[in-house]
Amino acid sequence: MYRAATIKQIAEALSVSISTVSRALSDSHEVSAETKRVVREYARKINYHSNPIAVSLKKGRSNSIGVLLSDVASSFFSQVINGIESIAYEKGYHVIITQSHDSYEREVTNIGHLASRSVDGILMSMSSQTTNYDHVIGLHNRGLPVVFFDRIINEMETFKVTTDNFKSAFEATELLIKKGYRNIGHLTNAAQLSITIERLNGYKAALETHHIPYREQLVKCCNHGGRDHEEIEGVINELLADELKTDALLITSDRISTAAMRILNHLGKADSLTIIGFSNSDVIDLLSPKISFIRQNAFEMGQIAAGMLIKLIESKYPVYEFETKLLDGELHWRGQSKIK
Amino acid sequence: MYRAATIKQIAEALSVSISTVSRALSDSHEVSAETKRVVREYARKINYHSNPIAVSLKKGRSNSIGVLLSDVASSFFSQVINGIESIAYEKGYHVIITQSHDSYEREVTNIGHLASRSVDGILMSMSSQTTNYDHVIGLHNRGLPVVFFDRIINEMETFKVTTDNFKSAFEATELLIKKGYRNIGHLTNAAQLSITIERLNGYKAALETHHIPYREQLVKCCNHGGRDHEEIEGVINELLADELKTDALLITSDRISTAAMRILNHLGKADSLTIIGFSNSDVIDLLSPKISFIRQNAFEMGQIAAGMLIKLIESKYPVYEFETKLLDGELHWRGQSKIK
DNA sequence: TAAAACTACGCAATCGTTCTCGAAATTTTT
DNA sequence: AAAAATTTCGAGAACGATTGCGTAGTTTTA
Repeated sequence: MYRAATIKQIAEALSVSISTVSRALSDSHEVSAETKRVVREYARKINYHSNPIAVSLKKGRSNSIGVLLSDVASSFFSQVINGIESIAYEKGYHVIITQSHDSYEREVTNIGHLASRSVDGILMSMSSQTTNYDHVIGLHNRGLPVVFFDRIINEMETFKVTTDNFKSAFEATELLIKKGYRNIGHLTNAAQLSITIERLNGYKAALETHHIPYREQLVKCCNHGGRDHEEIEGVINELLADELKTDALLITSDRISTAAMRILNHLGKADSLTIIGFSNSDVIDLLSPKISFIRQNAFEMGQIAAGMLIKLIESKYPVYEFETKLLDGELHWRGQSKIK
Repeated sequence: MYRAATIKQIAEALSVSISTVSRALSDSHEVSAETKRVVREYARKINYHSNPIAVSLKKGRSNSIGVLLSDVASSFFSQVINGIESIAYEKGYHVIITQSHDSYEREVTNIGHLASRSVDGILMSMSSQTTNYDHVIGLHNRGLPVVFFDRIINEMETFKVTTDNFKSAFEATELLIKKGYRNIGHLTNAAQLSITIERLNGYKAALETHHIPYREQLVKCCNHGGRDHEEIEGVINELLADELKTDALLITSDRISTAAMRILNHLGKADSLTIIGFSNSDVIDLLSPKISFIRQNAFEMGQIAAGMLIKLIESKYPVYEFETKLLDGELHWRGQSKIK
C-alpha cells in the first residue's frame, strides 16, 4: 500500500525535531526564516501533504459537513447541493451527502452515521415522513451545529434558510385569481412539512384577500410526494369531479406536477386545468401541457445554508442569536387567462 | 464543545484495560463472554460510538470514497450517485462528491483534495475538457484505487463501467434508418471523450451497414456540452441548411437535446427533425416536441462502479486483472415513421 | 556587567483507537 | 502431578499531527 510522506520523515531527513517541522509548515514565528525555507523546500520536494485525518483527530474537527436531504436526483436539491459545494469548497470543507428518500428510518440512521463525530456540522432538509425530531434535537443539544434549509422545523432554534413559501404561494394563487380562475385546487406535500403549511397558508390568504371561499376538498396532500403514481391519479380524479369545477392547480413540487401532467395527458384533459407549480426543472419550458412555475433560488439557498453552518462551526463562542432567512421565489406565467 | 464517549471512559468505569474494551467491542475471541456482555452493555448505556477518525488514523483507511463527475445537477449523474450511495452505504463507506463542471482545472484540484489521503479510492467520470491524464495516472501509480464510469479513458488499466455506447448509438441510428430517415445528423459532446468516440463509431457503423454514405457535415461536436446556447444554435442552423436535407438527429446528452429542442421550437421547426437522444430525464415523456430516447442504466452503473472500487480497496493483494463492464441502454421509440 | 527578555528549537503529552507481546490463571494433556 | 496448551487480560507502542513547556544561546535593558 502507498504511504504518503509524514513530518517525521522530514524531521529525520533534515535532523530537526518533529515540532520544528510542524511549526515551520504552519508558519509559526517560533522558527527561523532559514529553517522554514529548508523545511518547506524539502516538504515540497518529497510531495508532502499533511494528513487531514491526523489533524482531525488532534484538533477534534474533521473539516467536513454532512448534508441530509431526501433525494439528490431532483433538480431543486441538486442545485442546492451545487450551492453548498461552492461555499464548502471555498472554505476548505468536504461535503458528505446522504439521502433519506423521505424515509424516517433512513433519516435517523443517516444522521447517526454523520454525527458519530465524522462531520463538524449538518445541513438538513426534513424527510416528509418525519414527525418526531428527537434524533436531530438530541444531536443539536449535545453541541453539533445544525442548519436547516428548505424543509425546516420550528422545534429547534438555529439558523434556517427557506423560500418565502407563504409569499410565493400567495402570489401564485393571486395570479391565478387575476387571470380569472376561481376554483383553484392545491396539490401539495405531506401535511406536517413546513413548506406545506406555509404554502397552504399563502394559498388560503390569497383566496381570502379576494373573497373566494376556501374549500377543503380542493386541497390534497400527497404523502408520497409524487413517488406514488396511483396516489396522484386518485387525487386528480377527485379534483376533476364535475361538482368541484376545478379550473386551476397550484402544485408544490416538480415530482407532483409532472405526475399530474402525465395523468392529465393520459386522460386527454391536458387543457382543462391551468397549472402553476413550484419547479426548478431546467426543461420546464419544454413541458407539455404548458405550466407556469415558481422558481426557487436553490443555488443561493445552498450557499447561504453552508455559509451559516460554517459560521456556526467556526464560531469561538456559543451562538444564541439565530436567523431564519427567507428567499424570494420567482413567478413565471406561461398560461392563458380564463375566457370570461 | 461536546465530547463523545471513548473506550478509555468505559475502561475506567469498568476497571478493565483499554485493550480489553477495544477487543470486547470488536468481538474478539480473546475476551470472555461475560466481559463482552458487561462492556457492551455499558457502551450502549453511555451511547458510545467508535470514533471513525481515530480508527482511520490507526488503520490507514478512511472508509470513504471520492466521486469526481462533471455536474450533480444532471439526471444521469444524480442517478449514478444514487447507485453509488446505495452500495457505499451498505458497505460502510462515506461518499464525498466533487464536481468538475467540465473544467480541467477543477478536476485537477478536486482530485488532489480527495487524494491527500482522506479517501480510500476514487470514482471518476472525465471532464469533457480534459485531455491530459497525468493527475489521475500519477495518483493511481502511487497506489490509490481508481474506477472509471461513463466517461472512461484507455490510458489507464483499471476497472471501468460504461454504457455500451457503440451498440446504443448503432441501434438508435439503425432504428431511424428503418423508420425511413436517411439524412441523420449527429450532435455530440467533446470529441476526445470516450462516449463521444464510441457513439460516433456506432452511428457510422449503422450507416455503413445500411449503405448510407457517411457525411462529416452532419456530425457536430458541442464542446460546451449544451451549456452554451449559442453554440447549439449555430450548429442547429448549419444542420438545417437545405442542401443537407437533415431529417433526423441522434443527440448524445440531455443538455444538448433540450437545448436543440428549445431552438427548434423557437424556429417553429419542431416537427422538421426527428430526434433520438441519450436521456435519463424523468420527464422525457412530457417534452415537446416528442423525442425518442436511449435510457442508460445510471443507477446500476453507480452500483457497479462502487462495487468495483470497494473490491479494489479491500483486496488484500494487488489486482492485475481488470474488467470493463458494458451496460445495455434501453431504446424507446416515440417518433413517427417518415412518410415515404 | 549582571539581569532580563527574546529567539529558536527539542521533549513529551495528547487525540482515540488498534494491535503486538507478555504473562497470570485456568484447563488439558501426558 | 508435572508439563503443555489455552484462555483472558493488561501494558505500551504505534498512527501523524499539534502544542505547552523547558532551555540553551543570543540580544536587549538597566
